[in-house]
Amino acid sequence: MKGRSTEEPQGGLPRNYLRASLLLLIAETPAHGYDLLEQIAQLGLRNVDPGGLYRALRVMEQDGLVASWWEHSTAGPARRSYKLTDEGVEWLHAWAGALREGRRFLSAYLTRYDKIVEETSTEIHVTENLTS
Amino acid sequence: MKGRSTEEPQGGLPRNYLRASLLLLIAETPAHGYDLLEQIAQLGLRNVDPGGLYRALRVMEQDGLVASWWEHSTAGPARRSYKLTDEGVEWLHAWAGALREGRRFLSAYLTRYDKIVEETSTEIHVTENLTS
DNA sequence: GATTAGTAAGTGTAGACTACACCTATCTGG
DNA sequence: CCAGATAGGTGTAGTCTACACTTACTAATC
Repeated sequence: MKGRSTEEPQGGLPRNYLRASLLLLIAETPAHGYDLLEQIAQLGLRNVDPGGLYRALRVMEQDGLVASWWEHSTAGPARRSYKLTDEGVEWLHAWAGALREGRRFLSAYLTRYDKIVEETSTEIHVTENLTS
Repeated sequence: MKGRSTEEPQGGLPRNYLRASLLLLIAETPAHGYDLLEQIAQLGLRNVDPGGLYRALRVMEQDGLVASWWEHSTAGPARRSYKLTDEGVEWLHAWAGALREGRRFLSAYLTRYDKIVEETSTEIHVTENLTS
């Protein structure tokens, strides 16, 4: 096996899950990157890559989905905070639609998967042969 | 906006959805590519790229997840049929786990999304185009 | 017997995302 | 003074996808 193995790291997540997650969190409350890095675990995401997160934010800004400003606040290093733009809101709605589709797909898939698991586990387990 | 737009083609689907779908269908019944191409719509997938499908099958074979043989059968062109290997079965189970995680993520996400939509829609602020 | 449509299986390639490794700067507490 | 937390970032290889395109055999029609 080269490269792809039986393991599944974050395999079941949809494309752009980072983007979508960040946009949702920012929609709830404007925030800065490090903050989002901690909040994002609430959505069930473990071991989120900080670099990827910051990068995603910058690209989202380039795409006009969020707007940022620096906060040289009370204590600690300066932070770049983000809020949604109108376009960002649109994107959020559009993707929520896509994600709903995605969930529908997953449910269809898993229902069907469960069915064959059930069936094959009641069999006396034959299935082998034809070798080659 | 460059490249990425508000549109969401198959955006909500998990990575490897093609691979996963094919493996499930083959697990149900061994089949050839063209057949799978037609069956796959049952899972809610529209406009599946035939090239991608055939390619996925070959790569899956290289990865040892499926085994193929030619059928120079009754009528029409020869067809290459596929069945799962033991490793393919493992992969299917492992990936089903990942997809279940994925669904959990989507549900968490959508619940949270729906909450903010509800909140912001009770404000005067119209916000039409909910969820599509 | 030539042409078209349907069945079947592919290749080439650019662009997008992810994952992992790595780097910089500021501030606080011991 | 310096370790660790806070904060933000770059480089890059590998992987997937989407779209466009090609080949071949068979059956029916003109």
